[in-house]
Amino acid sequence: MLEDRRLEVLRAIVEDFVLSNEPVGSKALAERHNLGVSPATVRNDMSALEEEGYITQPHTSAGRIPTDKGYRLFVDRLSGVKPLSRAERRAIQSFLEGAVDLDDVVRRSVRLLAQLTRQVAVVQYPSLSSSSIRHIEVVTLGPYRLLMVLITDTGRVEQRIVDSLVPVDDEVAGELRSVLNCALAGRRLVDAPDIVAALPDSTRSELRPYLTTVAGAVLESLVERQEERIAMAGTANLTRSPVDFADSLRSILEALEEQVVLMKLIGSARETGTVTVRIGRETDVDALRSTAVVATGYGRGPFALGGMGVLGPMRMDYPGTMAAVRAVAKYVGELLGAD
Amino acid sequence: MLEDRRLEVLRAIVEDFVLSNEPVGSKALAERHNLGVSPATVRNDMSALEEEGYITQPHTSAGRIPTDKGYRLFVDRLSGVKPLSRAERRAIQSFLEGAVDLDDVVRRSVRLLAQLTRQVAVVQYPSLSSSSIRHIEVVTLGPYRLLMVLITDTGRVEQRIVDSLVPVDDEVAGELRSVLNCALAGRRLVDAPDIVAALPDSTRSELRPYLTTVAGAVLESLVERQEERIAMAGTANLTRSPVDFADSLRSILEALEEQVVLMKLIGSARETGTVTVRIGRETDVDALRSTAVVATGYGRGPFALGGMGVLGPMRMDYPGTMAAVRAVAKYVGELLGAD
DNA sequence: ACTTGGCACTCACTGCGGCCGAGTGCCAAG
DNA sequence: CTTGGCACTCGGCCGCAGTGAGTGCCAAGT
Repeated sequence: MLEDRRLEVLRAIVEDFVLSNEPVGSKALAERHNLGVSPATVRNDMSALEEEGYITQPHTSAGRIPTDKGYRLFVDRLSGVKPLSRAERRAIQSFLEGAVDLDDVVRRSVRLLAQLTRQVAVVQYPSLSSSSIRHIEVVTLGPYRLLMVLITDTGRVEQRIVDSLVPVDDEVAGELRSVLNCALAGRRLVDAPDIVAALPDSTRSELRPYLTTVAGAVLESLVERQEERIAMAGTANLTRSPVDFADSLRSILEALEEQVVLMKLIGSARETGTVTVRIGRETDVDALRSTAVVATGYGRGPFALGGMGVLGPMRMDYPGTMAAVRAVAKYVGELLGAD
Repeated sequence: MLEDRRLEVLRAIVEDFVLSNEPVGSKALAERHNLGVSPATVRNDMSALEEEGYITQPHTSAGRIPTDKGYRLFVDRLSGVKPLSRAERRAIQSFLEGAVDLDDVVRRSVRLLAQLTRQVAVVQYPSLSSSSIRHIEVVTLGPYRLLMVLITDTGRVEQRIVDSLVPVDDEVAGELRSVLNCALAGRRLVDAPDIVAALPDSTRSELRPYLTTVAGAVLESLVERQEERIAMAGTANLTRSPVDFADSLRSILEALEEQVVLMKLIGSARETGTVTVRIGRETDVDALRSTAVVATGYGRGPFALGGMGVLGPMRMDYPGTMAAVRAVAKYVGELLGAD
């Protein structure tokens, strides 16, 4: 009961602060949210909340603002996931339906997410490792050059040019193609290198060098490159919240240009269905200590095809943002899963 | 003689302002640059320059800053192209040499350019229309689905999935492949649709529907999509110059997320060898009225493969920036031309 | 005809002092 | 445990004067 009201006070503080971006005081709180108690009581609660580290005051005799820990509690225990409006759902659907290919799907999703949340959106391309091989193409480009093209069941196409030490003619290329397709079509990409490695014994020995060196190396490198690509949109939204400019903003932008950092943020939260929130220092990136990341995985089944999410100031509308991320991820997952 | 000194004064103003970002006054000018005249004389010249619209004062009784027109004159008549240091040249070369494929070349170039100029860099992927076809691959994905893969001589690979109304088997696909390759290998991509359109008469009639509808449409759409892709880096550099933040910065970032705008800025300056500078309103983009764009084309011969350039505040080091852009474009052009 | 030193004037910027008011903490009464 | 009262704090907001860089103009010098 007592505990309950304190949480209610915390919720009120977070909600007000998110709206106003100004430290919120006891009087305003008691008035705006009908808590049924007097400002003095609220003050006591705030005092306790501060003691426990959920809120803090920027300077003495000012209102309180939530700490990382405060936001965390809010997200964990106090916020539902605000359902999207019918119009929003329709917008998502119709916006994504127009996509013509994988690239288009990703680009549209990321823009959509940025618009819906008014935040920086990041979408990872479907990872190769969790998808299967639909077809492999081998083409000679020259006597010592091969091009391998790999098509996955998610519609992604990856290609790679390989230089060979031994000359390759069209005939060999054709054989390579059929051998590889027989062995690999329908298999999961992540298993491909092993399958190829196990293959040589059961096939004509003259193909062996190609299979092992060339194909193996290529598949390996494709799997390694798997999650390189990401799309981003909405960086302009960073200027919305008056972060203490210049300093903070630059380092955030710099961090966002680092693929590695992005992958860590978005890629690590790949469970489908669950929306992960990282707040402030939880991101483990110093430049992002004043931001929060809301991310989830998309795709069917337990293994996600990739991650997507948004990054914004800690004072963000968590329920709304989480709902938007979840909804877009769901639609994109269906879109790519069905195809 | 008189005219000469005035120009010299303008140059001095631009140079000082670029360094200090503060309105420059007559006294400081006469001292720092040994013009051999007194501040009073300089004042007279500045007065004249202001009359002619080359400089202006932010408020009465402050120093002068260059106007768009002033920068334009500076670029056109007063600035050489500052040669790069040996170390910089070496850095460019070694940084780009490590690239493994086209994607890598582009990504490295754009980062390099951003670092060298400390500005926002933009690189356009080599356009398909000015490159030639090296190979075309046709693969069946299902009874009514074809995948076409197109490899250009610049190493770019484009693919597209086509749904066919008539069933397609591997045999037809194979024939399509050889017919298309015979007709198109080595030809310029931009001519491809016409060649395909002229083709049917000279070949087996049963292939006609595929050739005309499928292949034609695909090639057409590939050419249309030609210049869609661009890479960008260094947006964090926007925070370096203290533009009147928040307002300006947001609209710049928004403009930079518009492919169309970028294409207009970078793509329109595609003459190789010549570095184009657009200053302020010359960009024709309202959000970029306080920025300047330095761009050029890269590639061998008169037809550029694509454009690249940087965007920064009007008060930028034009000679240095132009040199960097030119140098990177030259190296990238060689890299892609030779291959 | 141009250059130069002198001089009065403008005006953004800075620092200072005082006021204001939202907000706090504490306390005693309910 | 809640509540109203009360003294206290302190950041933000004037208004003010002082400062100095910079200008424009003018009359004298070359």
